Amino acid sequence: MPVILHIDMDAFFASVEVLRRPELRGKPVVIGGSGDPTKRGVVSTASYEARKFGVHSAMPLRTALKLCPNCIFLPVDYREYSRVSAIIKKIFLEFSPLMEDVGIDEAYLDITNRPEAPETTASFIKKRILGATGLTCSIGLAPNKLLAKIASDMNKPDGLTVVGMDDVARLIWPLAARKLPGIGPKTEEHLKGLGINTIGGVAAKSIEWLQAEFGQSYGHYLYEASRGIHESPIVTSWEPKSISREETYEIDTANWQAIAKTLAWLTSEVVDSLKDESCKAKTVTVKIRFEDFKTLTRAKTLPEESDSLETLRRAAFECLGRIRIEKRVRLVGVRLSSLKRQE
DNA sequence: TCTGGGGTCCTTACTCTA
DNA sequence: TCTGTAGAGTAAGGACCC
Repeated sequence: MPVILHIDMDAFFASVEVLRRPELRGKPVVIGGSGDPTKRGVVSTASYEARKFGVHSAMPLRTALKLCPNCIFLPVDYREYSRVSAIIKKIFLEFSPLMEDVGIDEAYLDITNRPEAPETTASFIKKRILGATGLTCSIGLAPNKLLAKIASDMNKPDGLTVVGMDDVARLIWPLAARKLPGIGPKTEEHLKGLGINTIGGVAAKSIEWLQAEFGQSYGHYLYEASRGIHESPIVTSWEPKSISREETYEIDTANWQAIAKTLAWLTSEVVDSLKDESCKAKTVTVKIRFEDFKTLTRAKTLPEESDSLETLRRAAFECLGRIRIEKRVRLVGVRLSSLKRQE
């Protein structure tokens, strides 16, 4: 049986800010957007003190300000978080080469081949991270990635939770359906409409029923995942599949010149990233989100891959030309996909 | 009244070609 | 030659993740 850890840093962005500014310790801190809660943006991370006011990730900053006028709002500083993240990832690799990077503040680690007891390895990792960075993390220990992920969330912050296949009915089934990775707000509502509120409620259904309700592929996933069954391997290397940039206006605009200027700028940004990755792209997609949040995309696939700003910008403008701007626009985006790495 | 940005993957529809 | 279809590629939208 494999031994998998899911390691998740506690309130990562907020905790890194507290390290830099110790006077923030114990205070409600909210990281998001430009750091100005009167402007457009959402919460990336709220400290545990801020969460007591009901502030949570993905919430509009303006809502967070209403809930917690005394919260300290700070801008997102990806460079600093990436620097700390690199230190943490290096520590993981001291314990196993089988590390799957899943975002700036979490990773899976396959420690099946460690000589000591798995709980001991997990404790060592927590101590190493705390010693090297001053930060705490929560770890889930399980026979697969899915259960490890659910487990790491069960005793936050600074937790260590072990879940075996024998524990699924007792520990996992009582949890809200939403706690199962892959069940988001839409599926949660769909399930509630069917009278299903917990992971156990999903597990009580037959595979035929789930597939009829949610489709072949997703129904199959729900059937297995709700039983703690998951056989996806640790993926240690990753190639980008698409590169995108988008921008939301502070004030919605119907000015075509302004939209065109934004599109040209975003395209040059995204082509810079493409070149940084030594890639060429074959498909260009333009995204327009209107003031009512209705979102349209138009795509153009080129005869062959390109990294020429001129070529990709022309394709982007061709896509924009296929969108009728009849309402004010709040967001413009450009995505490059069908990428090919240069030799 | 609000609802970011950067990704992945899936479904469905359509078109072209063997 | 005609017709039907399988499959690939493309396009658009949506759900989900951090």
